[in-house]
Amino acid sequence: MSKKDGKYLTTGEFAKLCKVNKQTIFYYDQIGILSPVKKNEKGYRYYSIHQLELFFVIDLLKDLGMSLNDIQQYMQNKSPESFLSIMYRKKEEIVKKRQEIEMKEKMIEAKISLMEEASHLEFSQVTLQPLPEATLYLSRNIQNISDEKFVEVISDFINELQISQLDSGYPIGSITKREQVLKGEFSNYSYLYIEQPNPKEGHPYFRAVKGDFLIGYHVGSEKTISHTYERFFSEMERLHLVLGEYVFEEFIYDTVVQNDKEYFVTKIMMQVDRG
Amino acid sequence: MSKKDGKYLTTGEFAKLCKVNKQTIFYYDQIGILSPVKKNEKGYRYYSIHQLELFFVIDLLKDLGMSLNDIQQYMQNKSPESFLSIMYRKKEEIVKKRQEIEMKEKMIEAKISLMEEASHLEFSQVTLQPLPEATLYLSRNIQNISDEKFVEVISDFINELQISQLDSGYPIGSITKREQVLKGEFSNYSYLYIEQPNPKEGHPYFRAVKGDFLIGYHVGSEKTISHTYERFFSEMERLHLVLGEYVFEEFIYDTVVQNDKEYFVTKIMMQVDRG
DNA sequence: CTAGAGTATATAGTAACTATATAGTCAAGG
DNA sequence: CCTTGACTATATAGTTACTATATACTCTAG
Repeated sequence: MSKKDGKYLTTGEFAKLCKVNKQTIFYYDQIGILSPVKKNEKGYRYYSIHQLELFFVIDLLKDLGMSLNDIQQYMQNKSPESFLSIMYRKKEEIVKKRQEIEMKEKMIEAKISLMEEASHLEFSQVTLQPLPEATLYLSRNIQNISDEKFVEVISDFINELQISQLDSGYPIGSITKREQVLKGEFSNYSYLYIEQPNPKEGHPYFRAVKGDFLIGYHVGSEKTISHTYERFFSEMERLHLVLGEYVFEEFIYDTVVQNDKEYFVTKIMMQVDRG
Repeated sequence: MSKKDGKYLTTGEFAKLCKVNKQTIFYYDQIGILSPVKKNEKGYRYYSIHQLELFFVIDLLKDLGMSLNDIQQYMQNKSPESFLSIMYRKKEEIVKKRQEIEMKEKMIEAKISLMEEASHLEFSQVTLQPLPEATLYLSRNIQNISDEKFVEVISDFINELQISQLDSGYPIGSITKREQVLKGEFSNYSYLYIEQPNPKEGHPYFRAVKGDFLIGYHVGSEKTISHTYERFFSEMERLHLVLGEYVFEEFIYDTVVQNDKEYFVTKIMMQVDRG
């Protein structure tokens, strides 16, 4: 504090209250977005408490994605009207940002519960379980599709997930039809899907499933998945079951948590009927 | 798409779906956080759909303040366990971030309503109005305080605002006692305050005010505020009122919306009793 | 077989800090 | 009064995570 003149803060004090590096305060002075109210003959800077409020506003705008350049534009040309119009714009942006954060929070929760669940699984077992109804967001049909078309369909699917905020954090799964499974074409999928724990209204591409499933896990890359299907088939025979209409596959451990393909884990849910 | 080998995405396609610049994808390959599953003899990169999920996770982590360096550390050493522990950490962080966003949203709303209100005010008028009870968060006493002590008290006040999330977006105001006002010491404040529209439990320094107030506005810098006080005093006399215990001052237009001090506007709320 | 759209690498530039080096200032204690 | 240590200042270089530009190779469609 300068003795001769009232209630001012030095650069260090000001920076501390702003919770930023002192250099940042110099920098803001340099680029002209926040200059001290006073500068003494030795070049020492002095800030007022009201400038603290200005800093907090700058910080708010910066946080909402405004560049220092744009902030500087405003600072050169302050007015209550333009401030108000910026606030209205930022209000819209922050609402969007809050919604994104809320969605990401849900995504993280989903990942946590998936990983916790996975850590208690016995990957070598195949079990018969009834599955409750679930809502899935499906891609367009991708059976026997050309590579070019595949890219197009996948792009639309992924884009829709992002635009309509359908990425729940659950894995992207695939659906194969009985016919293809019986022919041994385990990777000739008919649809991709993502589960929607809290389905939104107004989306046409949903489909619910419910019924008895043989559930088991394939450890290793997709190329060796036929071995696991064989185990499913013997189990089906042993339990006198017949293959239902669809098989669902979901990655449990994939490239997100494993570098080595040979340790990837795929969950296989095979719809079955009692023969 | 490569023809010879299944369902892969080129760098361009992949970048588009990730909604980032193609260069960013190169960069991620270069620093080793996301390398294509395949690279052909010409050096062309091919990505799988599962790598899209990996990109979304990277983006999520980045969004939550994780540096690419830290992300790379994880990617070199992936495991379900470490992924889970990162998710638990990020879950805490995102909750905090959501709360911050929610507070900032409220701050913006407050600024908007303050500015809208201000734009309809007639700054030249002094009016008698009853004010409802309001909750204020007060600083420690700053009357007749030394400059060093002042900085200390203000620092504590500002820090508490930030730690306890008391910055409602309303202006920081000052309270002057009758005695000082009568002596003409208009800037010898006793407290600083910030209004709390939704007061939190467990904060000791709150104080409610309620009663009749003379309300008017001072246009210009603090140095000339005595002129405006004179107008208040004549108005008080005219209405047969006597000065109450406290006077409240709040900046309506300050350095946030005006560059020229001469156009700053201070709202003065003078507690009065019917003589 | 050529045009144009795509791929690659390499290098430089950007925003918003952040760190480092060098030097001047100031208040408190011996 | 002088020194010490904590502050202030400027100037410059480095950092992160891109982003743009330049140059060259490749692939597909007409």
